[in-house]
Amino acid sequence: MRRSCKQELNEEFRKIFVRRTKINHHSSFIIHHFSFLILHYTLKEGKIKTMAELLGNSKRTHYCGEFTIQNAGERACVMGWCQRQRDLGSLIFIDLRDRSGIVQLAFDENTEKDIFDKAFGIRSEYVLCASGVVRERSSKNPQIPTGDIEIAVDELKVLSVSQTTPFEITENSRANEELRLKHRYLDLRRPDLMQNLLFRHKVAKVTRDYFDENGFVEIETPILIRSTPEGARDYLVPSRIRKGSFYALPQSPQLYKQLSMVAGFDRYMQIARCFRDEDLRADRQPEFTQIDFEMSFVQMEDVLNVGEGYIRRVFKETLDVDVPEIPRYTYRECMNRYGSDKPDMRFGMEIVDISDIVKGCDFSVFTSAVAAGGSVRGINCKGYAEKLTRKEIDKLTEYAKGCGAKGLAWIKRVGGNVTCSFGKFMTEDELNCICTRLDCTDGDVAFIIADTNDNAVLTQLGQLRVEAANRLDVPREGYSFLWVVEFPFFEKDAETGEWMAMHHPFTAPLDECLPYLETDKGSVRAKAYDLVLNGIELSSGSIRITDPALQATIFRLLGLSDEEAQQKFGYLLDAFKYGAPPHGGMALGLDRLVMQMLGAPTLRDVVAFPKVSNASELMTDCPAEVPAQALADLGISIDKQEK
RNA sequence: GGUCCGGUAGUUCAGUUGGUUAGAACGCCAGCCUGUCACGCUGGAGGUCGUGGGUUCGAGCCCCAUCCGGAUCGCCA
Repeated sequence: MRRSCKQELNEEFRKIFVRRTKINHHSSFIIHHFSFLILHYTLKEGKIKTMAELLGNSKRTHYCGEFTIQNAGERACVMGWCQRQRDLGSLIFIDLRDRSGIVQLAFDENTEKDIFDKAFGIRSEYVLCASGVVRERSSKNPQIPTGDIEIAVDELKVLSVSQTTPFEITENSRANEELRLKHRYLDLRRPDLMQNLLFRHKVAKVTRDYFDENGFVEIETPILIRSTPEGARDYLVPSRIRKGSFYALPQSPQLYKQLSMVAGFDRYMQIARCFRDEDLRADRQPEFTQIDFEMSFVQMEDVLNVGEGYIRRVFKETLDVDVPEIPRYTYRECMNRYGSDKPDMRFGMEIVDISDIVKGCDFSVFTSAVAAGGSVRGINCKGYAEKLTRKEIDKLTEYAKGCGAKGLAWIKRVGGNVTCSFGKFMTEDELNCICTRLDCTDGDVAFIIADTNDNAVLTQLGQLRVEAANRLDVPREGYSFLWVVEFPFFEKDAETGEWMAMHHPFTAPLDECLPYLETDKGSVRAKAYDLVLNGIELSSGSIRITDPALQATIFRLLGLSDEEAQQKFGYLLDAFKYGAPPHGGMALGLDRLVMQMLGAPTLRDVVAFPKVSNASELMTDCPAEVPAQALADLGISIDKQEK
């Protein structure tokens, strides 16, 4: 160890290990760690210096990333983490990082010897307090915002030391995500993740500003609520005082916000934490945040305007992006054209119906589908014939089958040749008609799916459309919003065949559909609307039922007896007996919104402390077992036979 | 619950048909170095090859089981 390794070592230490003393590796290793431990101990135990003493009178004057050439000549005091120390011999540079960015600290052996010796011992992620004069650099670095200046340090304090981190704290880290999640506090130091979370804060701030300016009141609804086993699985919390009873964590503040309307708050909003005990996905966490709002004395139009105004505002203020007027599509149109109720409209490949062309052809797969009331439809991958080799087509066929398709027919036109998986069953005329309808010309590949169930054809093609776009790397730029309106009110459960509420049972049917409630459930549409961004459902909402008689009818049609309805939602039904204003609202997924705005591949990149796919949190290793006494207090026993 | 992919040094990875002492880069430690900024040069330390079992004269490699992580389907009104 040629120079004193750690700045906090006392003079005895420094006399022994003066600069350029030759000692072997083993003892240098011990000394390094010994000095590390001393420093660690003194900092931790406060035996020698308390944090207040360490900081002393030092007051931060700037964040690291704030400096420009304008600051040259000023005195500055910065605090942060050592990103990297570069030792050039008698010149040392340290990149100091805080949440705002990086500034270079400069140390010169010939001007500040003591400070220089301290700088020598600085390692990555040490926490420093550095003061000095800001000066213009002799060789500038255009790659970083503060690259024109550096701080000539004349006072340096080590506030905290750091062991070598398990992974390097750098942008675009390629370290294993599991490792990073175990040390999430280090992962969050990385500028990309740090910036994501700072951006998220900004979105939340703009959100509160917008709703406040529009007369909304933020109301906190309870986290411990009554379980309403509709839709997703509830997280349950046992009650100690009433053993055997459980609270649930809210899947959304739905009923409370409606009751706030009955209470007369007129306009409610909340950035609300919600919980669903379902399996995770890249865009699904068990706890997530919704921008939830509800308005009284309004129609659908009013709610959409507030929602659209919010989107415009937040995109303008945080990304400086102008969102044009958001188009509206009915659910039916989305399904017919894109096979999805959340279509990604940044690319074409729309679904085209060819049932009428093929209903009389010789291909029984097509004719039987049409004859049974189904359909034959296709999409055209325009210009991708080169990329869609036979192998790729086979892969897409496998994918389609995975989606439930019975098969995947295709037509490929390249170099004047037409190859077609079902060509031998078609007359030339029929094939030409199909190609014309699908706009399938040279260089294209069209895919066709037939089924006796029209809806199945649409959803399968919808999924195939997205998969093909992913595989072909179809360019998808910008932010493409749409409102989806006129959702079906009822939806048939695939397993039981019973009618269920597609949105939720408090959603009002369209006025013109009221006459058909009893007679034609399938045709009833709802005052429900979704906001879709780039193929992701960003938000969902509806105008609610406030007429107790209509609500009772809906419950009955959903197979809910008066007793059941009273038991589950009695408090809401009671409330509506005392004067409920017409109201409606919606909820936007804040996590998904931020994820889309940043183009992040996963929700984990915009959530500070996320959970992984088995719903555990790796840093704290939760969920975890609890002491037996805690269970006993709750009157809970665990079935040990679990796998 | 199903399917697929992955687990080798602190990190990211390579590792031939199963064959001597398991390699590289970055990081770490140390030496040299006055303008670096992914500093450079030199040297060094560092491995229960996820875990358990099996096959074999011999396993990082083959087989079985299991754990962990990721993606996806079911699920998510």
